[in-house]
Amino acid sequence: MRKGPSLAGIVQRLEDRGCRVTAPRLAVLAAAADAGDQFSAEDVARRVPHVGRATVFRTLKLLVEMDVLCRVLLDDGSLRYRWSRRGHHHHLVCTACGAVEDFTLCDVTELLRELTRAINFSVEGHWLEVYGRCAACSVQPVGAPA
Amino acid sequence: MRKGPSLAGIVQRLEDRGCRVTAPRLAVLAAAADAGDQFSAEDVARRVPHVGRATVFRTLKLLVEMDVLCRVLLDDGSLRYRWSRRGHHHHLVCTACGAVEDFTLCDVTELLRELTRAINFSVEGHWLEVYGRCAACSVQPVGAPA
DNA sequence: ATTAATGCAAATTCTTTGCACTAAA
DNA sequence: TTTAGTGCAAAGAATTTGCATTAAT
Repeated sequence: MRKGPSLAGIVQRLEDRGCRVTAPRLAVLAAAADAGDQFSAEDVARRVPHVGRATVFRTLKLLVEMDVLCRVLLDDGSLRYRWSRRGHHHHLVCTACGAVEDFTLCDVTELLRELTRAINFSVEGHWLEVYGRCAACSVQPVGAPA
Repeated sequence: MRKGPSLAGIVQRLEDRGCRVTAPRLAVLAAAADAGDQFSAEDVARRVPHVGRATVFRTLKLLVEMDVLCRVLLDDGSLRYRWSRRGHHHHLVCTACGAVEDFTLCDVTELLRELTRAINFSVEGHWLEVYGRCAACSVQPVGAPA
């Protein structure tokens, strides 16, 4: 289920960062790996009842900073986590079944270059989420419940 | 301060929608008009202490649905409201001073067309926020406090 | 009159904090 | 040892909900 780097790789990055590799962190990592394509902090917390809620949030935040996970903004405004493909990318979010697909094409910064040069705005970053119907859901009238 | 359509225009649209033009709604509208370039629900609520919190949120939601206001996702993940320029557009958010600029160029859907056709994803919408430094803040080392 | 809209206060949801405690290094 | 990391429970924010009440048409 996990799509990111190997556990060993993440552990290595934690150490490089000067972070300790603790049991709760490994548990959160394992829970995230099992939580499916995209998951909420609550989804993770539910899978590790023996780990404190705060630790779950702290660990998720750390993993996002490390670019192990990324955050996805759903159609309804709620936030989810997802294994990051490392590096800048965007999401195609299916509004019918909730599936998320990554894409890296279409460098938006590049596209914005001319525009932002015109008004003298220096782009530091951007956030783009694309909503629609995935292949499966655009065939059937309505996809999964949500 | 307000950049959207005239109050009369909004009232008209409320009526067209079958919504009543009530005193609290007008108060929220006025508060939003005075709240500056972009504001939180709390900013509006503070300006209309005589209007119930729930009504503020209900009204803001209604105004977003009506495309009178739009929502801006700030760099830190917090949500703000802003007068909408009506129709699809995006924001350039200055990470130094917080100023928000609209832009309509660079139709992302168009750019995504080829990509999404390749993987058979039908785009229904997208959300794009661009972060960086506005003209004023890219000159000075650091802009306003926040 | 009707019934949409409101106000209030409680309930939710999601996340962070304070702090004594535990365990990696 | 030392101090990063943890757990708990409480505190917060940002909204939302239930429901009796009010007011716009």
